Amino acid sequence: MTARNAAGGESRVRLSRDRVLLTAIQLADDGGIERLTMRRLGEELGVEAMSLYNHVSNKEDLLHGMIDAVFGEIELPLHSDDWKTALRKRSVSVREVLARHPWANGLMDSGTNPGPATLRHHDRVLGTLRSGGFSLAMTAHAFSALDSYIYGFARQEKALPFDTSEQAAAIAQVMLAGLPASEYPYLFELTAKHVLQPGYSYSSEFTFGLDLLLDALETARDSDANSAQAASGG
Amino acid sequence: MTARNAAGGESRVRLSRDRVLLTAIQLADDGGIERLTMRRLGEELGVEAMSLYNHVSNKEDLLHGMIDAVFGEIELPLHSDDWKTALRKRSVSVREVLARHPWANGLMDSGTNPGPATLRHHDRVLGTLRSGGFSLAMTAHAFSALDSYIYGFARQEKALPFDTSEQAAAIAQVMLAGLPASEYPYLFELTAKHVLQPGYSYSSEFTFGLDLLLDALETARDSDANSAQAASGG
DNA sequence: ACCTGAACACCGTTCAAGT
DNA sequence: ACCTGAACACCGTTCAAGT
Repeated sequence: MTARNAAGGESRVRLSRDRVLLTAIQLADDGGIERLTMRRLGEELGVEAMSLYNHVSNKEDLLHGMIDAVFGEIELPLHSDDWKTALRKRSVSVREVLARHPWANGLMDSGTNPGPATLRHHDRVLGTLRSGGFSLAMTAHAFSALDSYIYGFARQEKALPFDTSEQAAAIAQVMLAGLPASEYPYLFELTAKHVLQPGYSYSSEFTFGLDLLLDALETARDSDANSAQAASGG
Repeated sequence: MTARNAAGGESRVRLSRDRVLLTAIQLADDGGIERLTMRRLGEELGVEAMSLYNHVSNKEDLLHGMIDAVFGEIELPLHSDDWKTALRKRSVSVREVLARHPWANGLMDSGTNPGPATLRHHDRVLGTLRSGGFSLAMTAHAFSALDSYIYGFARQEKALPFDTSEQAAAIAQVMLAGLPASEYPYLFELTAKHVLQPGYSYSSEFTFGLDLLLDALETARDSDANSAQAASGG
């Protein structure tokens, strides 16, 4: 039995930054980020909106805190795994976490001040690459390419109206009906002959691109190491 | 001499959906998306906010229109180029356009109704892959992987506090000072020994990942074609 | 130290009224 | 057909006042 609070329920539990953050995340998960207002969050916590400012300096601070909490949910790469499986697992975890908190992806452009969970996460990823034999420059390349792909995929998953494969089929049907086939022949073809086929699900595209990238990075690391060896060893 | 309107300037030019959209984009470019309000947009056009509703059904419609206009700025892949250079050029163009309109990237999750420019763009990309010898399944893979990477990179560019290399250096200095080196050793190492080095610029990471992906997709296409041939021929 | 009520300067959007 | 003024139901945030 948790201290979780039904909507409108009274609560004598003490307010705290953690409780504010967790409730805010839950609210955004359930109703979308646009439903998260200070007033509504206060209500959910059985408190006036103004009380929140005792635990959060403003709404921006609230959002930063939420983002960092979400980062904390991501599985860190394990030292016991080799770099590729370690990063593959954490990449899959990133995608799962972003699917659980779809609002988070569009909010991370705040940029400036990453929280401690965010920093720890990035540090571990970098460490995994370095220990895996990546040079500093190659680590920067790999980090950039991998994270771009992962966050971009999560973005894409939200942008495309597909969700489950059944839903995809339903929506694709509608889109097909609305699409002038002559004007967009390739969209028509892909939708009709591929997306609408039973068993198709956009989410399975994730691992294809991920493995493509991981394998390519491994190759790049090896040729990078070879050229460095050739240059120093003669 | 355009009909462009200085802030607060009177204008007797007729309002139109295009003029509303273009001014809105300019406003978002200059002041960020959060400065784009119906009232401010009206003011910029020398008109009351309520007049906008004659050309745009609501703010969501306004944002959809802006997004589609931004898509229209992206260079379409050329039929005269081979698939790889065609997609490389348009990928670079996507990134340039998103850098010009940073607010656009976070807004495309609206999903449901893509505009005509968006559809035409996607159709041409799919057509380029199909003409380049990609199977239907491989086209879906490539489209997903490539666009995930591109949009993700644009997102990353906004999320990281780096901009120009000089600015990167300045910010990295500050970050370094604030970072407990013992707690985040790999972040420390990368920042100090790589990002802070003269000539480093995050934006150059873009082409590394792009070419890595394009080459890997070409390889995947070839082995896909070979296995299909073997299955039917053998 | 924490919470509240009233208030301020904003939002998007409606609606009846003007031209 | 297009534009406006007043109004409504919201926002985030402040500040003095309560306990």
